[in-house]
Amino acid sequence: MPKTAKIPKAAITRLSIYYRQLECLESKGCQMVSSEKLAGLCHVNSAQVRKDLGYFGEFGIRGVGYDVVNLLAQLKNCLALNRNWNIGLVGVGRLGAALLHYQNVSVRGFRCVAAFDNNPALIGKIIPHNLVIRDIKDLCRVVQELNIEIGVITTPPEVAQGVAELFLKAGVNAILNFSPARIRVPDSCLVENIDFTVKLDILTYKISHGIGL
Amino acid sequence: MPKTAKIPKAAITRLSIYYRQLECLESKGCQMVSSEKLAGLCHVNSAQVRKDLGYFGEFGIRGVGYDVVNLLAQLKNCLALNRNWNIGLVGVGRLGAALLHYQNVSVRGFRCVAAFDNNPALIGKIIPHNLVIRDIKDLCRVVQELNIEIGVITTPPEVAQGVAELFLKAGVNAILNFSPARIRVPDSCLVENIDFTVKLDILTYKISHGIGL
DNA sequence: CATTGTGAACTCATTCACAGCG
DNA sequence: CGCTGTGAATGAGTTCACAATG
Repeated sequence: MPKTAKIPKAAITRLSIYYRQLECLESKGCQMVSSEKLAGLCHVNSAQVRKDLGYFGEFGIRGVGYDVVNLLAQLKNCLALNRNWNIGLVGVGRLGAALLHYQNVSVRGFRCVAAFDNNPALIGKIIPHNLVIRDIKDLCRVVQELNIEIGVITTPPEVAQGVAELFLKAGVNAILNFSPARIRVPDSCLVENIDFTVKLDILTYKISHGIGL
Repeated sequence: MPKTAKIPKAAITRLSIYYRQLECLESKGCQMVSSEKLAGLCHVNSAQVRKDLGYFGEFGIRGVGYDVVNLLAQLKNCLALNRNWNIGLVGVGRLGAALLHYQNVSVRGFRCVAAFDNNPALIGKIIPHNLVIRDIKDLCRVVQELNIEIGVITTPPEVAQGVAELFLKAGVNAILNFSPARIRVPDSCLVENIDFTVKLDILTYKISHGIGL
């Protein structure tokens, strides 16, 4: 029974990390796991694990721990990974192409069902998994046709905002933005940014301030 | 004068974002910026901007705002971007190759000076910017020769831990990990993870819980 | 009796509100 | 007069510590 307590956003991030570690444990044939053990794998406090899980229900057995398979199933529910999600990607440069290869192969219910670009030299090309690169002009139509709910932006930063607005117009209001530009969208639209230059800056900051010895 | 107050880690992340927006403003010829305006560009509270900057000094002019060029120079110092940083990348798959193209071209003082792989078909190949793909076995020697301080992991998750340990042995203790595996390192080593599957999970969670309308 | 689940204590981060100043 | 800089107030998130329990 999902409680109504406020769930920290960081808890969702951790849930996703737990999920992955559990997959890993399952594939190794591990049947039970304690909060202590899972915490170790994810580099967090064990009370944190228990509290995070506690936001969504009581999944453990006192004195024993958590059943790996069961906990996976529960988390799948919590994170809404128990269904398919159709993704559309804009910007088939090297990064975009890398993601298209990666995503389709694997993972969970995420399926990249369309790729777009504005480069005439690319449009019409077939990429892995029988995907054809489409003209960005067709984005709106294709989004509706294929029921795309998540948009991925892997364009140069100059055009990221424009692409975001296309997605919005098409009714997509969840965006994963790989460009370093900060895109501006209404509150009704979700955005997650993946910006590795920020991560590099964090490293240089910490190195030169002697953090981590 | 750098204060000794505790600086939230999130503040560093924001500093990096301010930096980028300021670069953008500078390139548009904008000379002055208020905390209000910068906050708007970065989607944060203006008091937050002032407080974050306040951790490092007094960079503004009361009643006026911040001089864009000066603030950029100050932040460059804070983030230790006023020097070059040599990077070594392991795993020249599609993602690794995409980063090698991207990084060298651009940005700040980050220079990818070496690329490694264990695939004999790749070793010896020349990639952009006259970089040659080296044998992973030579990592330790090359790290010393080229004075590499930051390691980037773009391998499949199964080998990420092993690569991290190679970096450690070579004396690199700042790692940017693009693999979804959680790597285990001593506290003296800094790790930043870039895991887009986590970001996807966050989106699906929020979509299906009606967050953002 | 080992481990979960959780209120309460604590630590960390953000925002407010206004004094200080160019 | 407007905007910065900052102590004080608020809010959020994490950890502790232990009662509950299979």
